[in-house]
Amino acid sequence: MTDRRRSPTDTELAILRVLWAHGPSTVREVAEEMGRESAYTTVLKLLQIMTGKGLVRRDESARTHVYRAARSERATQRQLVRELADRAFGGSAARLVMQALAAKKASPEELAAIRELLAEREGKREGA
Amino acid sequence: MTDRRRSPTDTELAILRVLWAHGPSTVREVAEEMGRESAYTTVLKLLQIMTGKGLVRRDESARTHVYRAARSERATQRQLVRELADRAFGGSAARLVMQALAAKKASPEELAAIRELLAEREGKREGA
DNA sequence: TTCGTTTTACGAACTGCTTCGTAGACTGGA
DNA sequence: TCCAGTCTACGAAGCAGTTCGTAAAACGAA
Repeated sequence: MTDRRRSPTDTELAILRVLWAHGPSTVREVAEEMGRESAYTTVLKLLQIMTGKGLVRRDESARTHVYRAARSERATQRQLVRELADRAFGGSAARLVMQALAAKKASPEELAAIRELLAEREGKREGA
Repeated sequence: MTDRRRSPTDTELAILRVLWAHGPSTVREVAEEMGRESAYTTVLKLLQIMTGKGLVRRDESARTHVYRAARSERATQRQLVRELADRAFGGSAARLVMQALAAKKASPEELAAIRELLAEREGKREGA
């Protein structure tokens, strides 16, 4: 069974980015990090909702709660990619990859990394 | 200036997929194609809204209007990929590609196609 | 012309996301 | 103790997307 959870929204993703970058954080830290874009209580509310959804976990042992992302950045990225592939590429990640390569320039280093990953993957597939 | 238009929503994308696959279509054709999931008037309303947003164009010369996608499937896919790269991959399409390769299995043919595209791209970049 | 069918237009309800004000609990220092 | 500051909880408002019922216009056949 695949992951049937709905992917995080834009705002939720913005908060998750902070948590991934900074590790477990308080509401204040997250709010601060997000600049003056959102009021403190907005961030608080979001984090409460995200706790309900299981997107973040909350340590309530101290008065000031500490939040951390429930899933890793990689896992979330994978989910998002899978979702986009389903929504717009007929489920084909390969076609998505090709559009991604066309959509933005990648540095030579990045291209090399991709090439390497690709080789590794083809190796696996062909087996012995 | 990059494309600042908001990307199509899930439902809008579902309709666009029909238009891309079938070419210019009437409301009835689209509704039929989408199965019994949405009532006729729902599809109609969506198409009207999408017309307002510029996602589709409408030929009103006959009584039964004919809709067609305003942008190509490729262009839309590219926009979606760019958007996802920005939202969740720090703007790096390359990192997105790597997750995409990890997220879903690709057939050997697809892998070969990617490899080819990659070679072509690296060639371009290295120039003379 | 008349009537059933098809079509467009519109509006209203519902949902989920986002925002933030306000209230109340807790804390530490004067 | 009392107060200023900090924190969580909650509710309400606003907005966008989605759904569909109803009405009205256009059409074609009898």
